[in-house]
Formats: sequence, structure tokens, C-alpha cells
Amino acid sequence: MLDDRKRLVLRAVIEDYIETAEPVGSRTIARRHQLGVSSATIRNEMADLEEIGYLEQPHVSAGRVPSDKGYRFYVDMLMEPLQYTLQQYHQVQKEMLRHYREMERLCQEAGRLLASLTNSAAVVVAPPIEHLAFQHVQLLPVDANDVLVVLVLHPSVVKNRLIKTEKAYTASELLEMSMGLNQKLKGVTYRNLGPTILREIVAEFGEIGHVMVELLINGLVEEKNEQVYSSGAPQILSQPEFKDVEKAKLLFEALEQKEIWLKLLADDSEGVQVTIGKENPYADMQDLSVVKATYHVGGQVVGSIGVVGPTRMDYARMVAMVELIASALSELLTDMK
Amino acid sequence: MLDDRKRLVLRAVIEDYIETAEPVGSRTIARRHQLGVSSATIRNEMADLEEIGYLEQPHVSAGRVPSDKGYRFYVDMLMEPLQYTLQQYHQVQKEMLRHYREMERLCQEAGRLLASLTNSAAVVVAPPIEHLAFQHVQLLPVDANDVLVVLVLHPSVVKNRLIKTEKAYTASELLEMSMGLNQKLKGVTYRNLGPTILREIVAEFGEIGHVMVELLINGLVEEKNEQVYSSGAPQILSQPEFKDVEKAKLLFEALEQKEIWLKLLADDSEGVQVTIGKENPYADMQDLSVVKATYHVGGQVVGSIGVVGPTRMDYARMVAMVELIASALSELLTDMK
DNA sequence: TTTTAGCACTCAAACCCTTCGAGTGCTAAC
DNA sequence: GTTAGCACTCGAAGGGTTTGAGTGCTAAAA
Repeated sequence: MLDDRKRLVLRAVIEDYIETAEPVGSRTIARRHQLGVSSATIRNEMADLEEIGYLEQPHVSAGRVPSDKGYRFYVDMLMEPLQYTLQQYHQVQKEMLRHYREMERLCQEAGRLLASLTNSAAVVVAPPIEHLAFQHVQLLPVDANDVLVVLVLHPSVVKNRLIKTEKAYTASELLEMSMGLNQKLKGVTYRNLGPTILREIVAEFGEIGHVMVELLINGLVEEKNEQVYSSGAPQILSQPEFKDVEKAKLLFEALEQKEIWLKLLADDSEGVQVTIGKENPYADMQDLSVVKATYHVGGQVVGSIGVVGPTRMDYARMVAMVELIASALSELLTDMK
Repeated sequence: MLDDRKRLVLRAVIEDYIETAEPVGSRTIARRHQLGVSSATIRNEMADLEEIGYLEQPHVSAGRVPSDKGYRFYVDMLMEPLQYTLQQYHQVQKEMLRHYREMERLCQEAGRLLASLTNSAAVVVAPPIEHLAFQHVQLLPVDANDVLVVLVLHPSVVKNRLIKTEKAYTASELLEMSMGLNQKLKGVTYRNLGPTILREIVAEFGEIGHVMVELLINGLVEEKNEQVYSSGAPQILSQPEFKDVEKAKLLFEALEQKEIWLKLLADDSEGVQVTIGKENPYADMQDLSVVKATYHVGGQVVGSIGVVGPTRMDYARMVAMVELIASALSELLTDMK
């Protein structure tokens, strides 16, 4: 469909544009890349590429700029895949470990690292609580009428909530109830918490049972929004496309729309996925590109992580870095198991 | 020092400027405020106010703009204090309660609310862990070699960490150790964890003792940065002073310098404090003003909360809102007790 | 003595014009 | 098929003018 020279020209235009953020002209290409043809020839090729829709002209006397379609072709067919080094991998894992052993923190840290590696904004969707399984439930006496509920979920999530009770429970009463609850819940995934189990809990554990059920249900609901973390937004202001504050505001607002990310990153296909400009269904993000990957625990997809930036981004680098962070995160989470 | 009319003029200039963000001229004042004198008179007054240093002129044919010193006088002497309503107070408490009963979450939520009430960026310094006291320590068996350490601190902070042990402990061993640790630690503040206690713990509890001590010490260190939350940064981009992206970047960077906030908000004097422009010792923040207050648990200062914005801010409103959030937060935290 | 009307003056912002140059498309020759 | 050459386009940059908000000063009025 595209002969070799056209590919070379397209690639040259895109890579120059990614680097300089300025429309690139035929002479620049002729000078900077040794294609062995004159600018006039390149001019002809560029006109063709524009006709197919891979390049665009901001105005007639400016150079060319890649279109979304052009970037797509570049990402799929032209770009030189970049492979992260083993050294980078270890470095990243070390960084992550330095911080927290707790799953949600680890996910946040992964996002922060990704943002700093790419100089861009990163978004992480942490594993939805629905996929987690109860590993351990414990009621602890803290004060006269204060009971601490500790829920250990698998993998490596601990939730705790202090509750106030009407009745004052003794340590051994609580211990006994903990054992009972454990029996009921151990191994059950959050999502499989059917009404039967809940009703049993209310019936068997009285006041505490009531509170527990409310806590289980509300815990589930509340976490929805807490599950999306973003970082690195400020540094993206250095990108020339955001010299216009309005553009920047759009990006920031997009980052705050956590539901969008839940949906966008929910797709659990394999490998790194790239969404370019208008390919994105959300109108506010059609100037932006998203590069994302899923991460795994023991082979099962549990969440995803990605970067957002202007469509003019270094896709090869972004893909490599997202891949890097996603694998490192997957490995750490799996080891946590 | 300043006669009544000068005060009226200064106040009019500042309030107009806060509202419009444009340098204000003598005619505008004469028109919009009924001072009963002509623009020429106001012009003379403004010249005087400039001489004392309360007003400045961006250039000779522009109107006047308040100087830092002018804002200071306004805040101390001129501005009409705004009192939040009881209804707002209840509303805010309700909002806060809707979210979390856990101290750190509550602090974050307070920041988020403050940001949205003021359309500005808010920063919260959560109570430093050094001030917290151990209330309950518990080791829980989670898996063969996984032990969950739960630290309940007063007021209302729960920390937990999963640790891997060499030895596999039985539930009852862990229970016994929990009781021993409790005895040692209960009531001790984090800050008073002297080497004696730590040494005793290592001596008495072997492997677990080692891990516990490491955890206690590292926990202390790691939390430092985690203790500062900021929110509402994006909305501040709407302020006209940030139409220049460079300015905005400065603010964002300032918000990320958590140590600055720790120091800035560490000062635990009573009431709401206002730092205007150059009064701020940090060079990067000399275009910004900070309005902050401390919050309390049972009468004792534990942390502080504030807003940052351009020096042209609605000080009366900011002060009222910071006061509102700080009292609501104090009351909730105290009740948690 | 204070206030005010009047007026000359200043200066950024807005507008218009010109120039400059990067870049194009087309044509004709190689 | 390639390329040199050239006319053409159009944004960006620079320069000049106009406009208008705002000032300070002066002299007269209160």
C-alpha cells in the first residue's frame, strides 16, 4: 500500500515532529535524513501522504504535521520498538520495593515512577475490590466501645475500620466472633458476597453482624473512586502543546474524571494498547493519546496502568516504559501473593 | 496614621482589584463607590497611598494595584470579617462524615472540601506520627510465614504492615507476643520510643522483635512525606494570574515541595494566619499568599490546613473558609477520640 | 485649606501595514 | 521518475499609528 520511500518519509516526518513540535517541511527532511533524493521529490511524496490522510498541513505555507491516522500507521507499522533493558527493570523494581509492600501503595508508586520515566501524566487503576478474596477477618478490642475490624484481602490488601458498638464486648467474645466470621468468609471473593452469606452474618452475630454487613457493602461502594490514581500532571505543563492554559485545564479535568479511566482502562486485552487522539471516545480527550497496559497477579489481569499526553508523544518510548512498569508491577504483585 | 477617607479609598481599590484582577483607576472608584468626592480627590489620595507603599502602579498610565504591604493592612485593619454560618458548618461536617472515619482520610477530605469551597488549592498537614500514642498492637497470623502487624494509634489512626517471618508462628504464639508488646507500648507516644524500649523489644521478642523495631523506626521515617496532602490544584488554573503557564508551573512545583509545607504549616500559633507574597520566606512562593489555621484534638494542636493562591485573593472569604474547615475538622477528630 | 475642573502627558494595547522567510505546488528540463 | 527553478501563499515578526484609560499638576472654586 505504501512503498518503501513513502514509509521512510512518513517516519522521518513523524519522528522530527515528535522531537521538535514544529511542522516539518520537505527541506528539513532532505537535510536531516539521508534519503538520497531532493526536497522536491520529498515534497511530492508528502503531497501523496497528505492525500491518503497520514499528514496534515496547518496552513498552506507551513510544513506537515502527522494526523491521528498517520500516528496510527507509525505505531502499527513504522516505529522501531524500544525494549527496556534488564537494568532498567531491576532499577524500577528496586524503586518500587523501596516504598511499600502494600498493594495500593505499590500501584501508586508504579504510577509515580511511570510519570517520572515518561515526563508525562500517568494513571493507574488499582485492582477492583470485587476481585479480591477474604483471607482473614479479625475484630480487635481497642477501647470500651470501639472495635477495630481488620480485613485482610488477597493479594496483599488490608482494610481496617474502627467501629463504635453499643455493647461493650470482651476480648474473648470478639475473638470468638472473629473465628466465626473467618469461617464464613475465608476464601470468598468480595464479588461473591451473596445475600445468603450476608443474611447469615446478621443472624449469627447480632449487632456486630449488622455493622459488618454495612461495612462490607459500603466498603465496596466507597472504594470505586479511590481506585484510580494519577500522578505527574504538573510536569506535563512543560510540553509545548500546553502553553495554552485552556488545553492544560482540559487535561487536568480529564484526569479527575475517574469514571472515564475506570472504563478506559477496564479493557483487559493483552499487551500494550495505544489510543490516539480521536480514537478516544471521550470528546475532551481527543487531542490526547493514551498508552496503557494491564498488569497481572499470577497470570490474571487485575488492573491497568498507562500514560496520557498530547498526540505528539514519543510512542516508542511510552510503549516501552508502560510495558516496563506493568511487568515490574505484575511481578512484584505476584510475588506478594 | 491613615485617615478615614484614605482607608475607604484603599479598601475600595483592594476590593475592586480582588474582584476584577485589573488595575483600578480613580474614576472607577469614584463611579462604583459613593465616597462623595471627585475622581481628582481620589487621585490625590491614591498618590498618597502609593507613597506610603500600600499601592503600586504597574506603569504610569495604568491604575493602581495593591502591594503586599497594602494587602497586609487590608487584612489586619480594613477587611470586613466574614463569619461562616452554622448551616455551612453542619453541611461541611456532614460532607466529611460521609467519607471516612479514619483520621488521615478525614484530613484529606477536609483539604478537598476546602479546595472546592475556595476554588483554590488547599494543603493539609496531617498530624505527625510523633504525636500519636500506641493504643493497641496486634500480630495476626495470615499465612504460613506472613504476619500482619496492626498498630492502632491514638487518635484514630491504624497502620498495618504485612511482614514475612523466617519462622512459622502459631496463632497463640502471636497472641501472646501481642499481649507482651501491648504492655510495653500501650500509651507511649511514638516520639517517646526511646532506645531502651526498642532494645527491650529486640531482646524479648527475637525475630519478631527485630522486625517490629525496624518497622517502628522505618514507619516513622517513611510517613514524613506522606503527611502532606494537597488538592484543588487544577481549578486554580482558572485564575487569571495563571494564564501564564510558567507561573502555574511554579505553583504546582511549590505544592509538591512537601517539606516546605511541613515547615510552613508547622507553626502552631492560634487562629487563622495569613502570609502575603514576599512575607513568605520561600522565594518560589513570593507571588502567592497562604491562609492557614491549625486544627486540634481535644485542645491540642495536631496539624494544620490552609489554602494557597495568588496574592490577589478574597482574604475575607479564605479566612472564613479555613476557619470553618479547621473547626469542623477539629470537632470531628476530637469526637473520634 | 480642601476640593475640583481642566488639561497636558504617558504608555500599554489594539490595529494595521509591511517585510521576511519557510514552505508549497507546478512546470519544464534532465 | 527526478529535480531545478520559480511563482505563490501565508503566518510571524517588526514597526508605526491610534486609542483610551489613567495620571499629575495647576489654578480656580468652595
